Amino acid sequence: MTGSTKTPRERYRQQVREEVKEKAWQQIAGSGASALSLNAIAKQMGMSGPALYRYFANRDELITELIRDAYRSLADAFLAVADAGAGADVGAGRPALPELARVLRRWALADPHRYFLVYGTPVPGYHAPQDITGIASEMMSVLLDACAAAGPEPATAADAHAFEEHLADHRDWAEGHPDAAPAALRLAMTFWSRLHGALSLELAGHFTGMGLDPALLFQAEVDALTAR
Amino acid sequence: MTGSTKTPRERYRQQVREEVKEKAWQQIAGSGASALSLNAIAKQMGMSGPALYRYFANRDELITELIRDAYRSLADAFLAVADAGAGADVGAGRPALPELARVLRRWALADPHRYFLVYGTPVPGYHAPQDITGIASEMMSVLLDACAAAGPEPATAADAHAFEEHLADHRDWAEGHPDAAPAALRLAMTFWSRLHGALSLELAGHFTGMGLDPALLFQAEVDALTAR
DNA sequence: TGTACATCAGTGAACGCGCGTTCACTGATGTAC
DNA sequence: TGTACATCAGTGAACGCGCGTTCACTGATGTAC
Repeated sequence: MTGSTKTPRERYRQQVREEVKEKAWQQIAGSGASALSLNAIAKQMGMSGPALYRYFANRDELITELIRDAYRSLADAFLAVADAGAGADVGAGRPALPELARVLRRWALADPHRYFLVYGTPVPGYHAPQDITGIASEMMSVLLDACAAAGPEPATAADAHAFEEHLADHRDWAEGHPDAAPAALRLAMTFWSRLHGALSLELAGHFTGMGLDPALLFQAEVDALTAR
Repeated sequence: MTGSTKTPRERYRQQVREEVKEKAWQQIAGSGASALSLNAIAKQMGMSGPALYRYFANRDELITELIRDAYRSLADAFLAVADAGAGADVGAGRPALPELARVLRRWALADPHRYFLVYGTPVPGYHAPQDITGIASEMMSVLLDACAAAGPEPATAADAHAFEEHLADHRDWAEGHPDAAPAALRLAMTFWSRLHGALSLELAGHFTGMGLDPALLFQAEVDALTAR
């Protein structure tokens, strides 16, 4: 960070930008991301509508920033696990899968709208800028470390083999892990896919009408992923 | 159905309602569900805006109808499998899980926006009317039949046991199956959760940037669910 | 330390737009005798 | 079969609203000599 050499004006600018984003999240929580309105945010901050154009070029730039922050916060949570796991954890300083699962669920529950902004219904016509996919691959990297530490898993089913072969041939997404075992790649994708399944059903409220405790399904899935 | 005694006017009414919904889906496909506009639909149909109020009380009623139709079409697809499975399938006329999985994925891919309207980011402040949850439980019923036919599955992990005990105590959602084995209930929820995980990641486009074939992940998950 | 200038935050008016929804009305379609 | 009436589809004008965004402008904050 070059933050120490910030002029007061720059500091103030950043402060206002943060407040705008804060109000934006509140608004998203209330009426969904598609109803996000610059004018409404400005009014809530006690300013005039056009004032926000000093801080964001337009509505799209604000939304992009929100998505970037959402990715960033999840990636940071994962990286924190990786750093903390450098101590007495499984493997040589590698994070444990159950801990990553816990962190993922905690992050999702802390702000469901943030979760959906990242993993929910895609905004039509919106394409994430490249740096965001970079953040996503930071997360993947931590997950892949954990999967490698979890050791090879017996792939019993035939289609699991087929998927592993495909992964062995298409591993560009696992940058930084060129020699990861196909079983580890598969474990990472399975982790991702299954936990998002449980989380998105939970956060969309599909369990509440059923009277089920989503935490138990989630935990059972985590267990199925790590038990062998 | 009392459809045979329809007057021409009633027939025409229904025809126009269908056309409105058709255009509504097209519009959702283009700009998302939240951008659905009655005026725009009317214009596309060559009518004036207020004309649509002859057919739908307001915008919310139209959206509800779309959601209901979406649920209905998936439930019908499941029921069709159940009916067809009355022949040479596994168990006594019970549908096979892999076939249900295939049908689910085909349904989702046929119209991703329809999928997201049902399983995607919930519309803030919207609560589905009761008859829709009834349709959802029709699907669940077919799935539970298939899970019962699949036979008991060994629950290896401890948390799987905990989840099964919870399911044994909270089985209101499985109406019509009061004596289903806890393992069958768990299989149904796992089926639902895992396949929606794979599908929602696929349909949201999270795999396209990775260069992965979502069909293979999906198939591997189906295999993991049915192999024992 | 004081003055002259440049930078920048924020305002208020305005533009054009599309939205959901209401209302009074016209004209066509169906119904009853 | 023909006439009188009721029903209903669709129109056009209107209301009030909020949106994103532009523009010319004021006033405060920082910078240079």
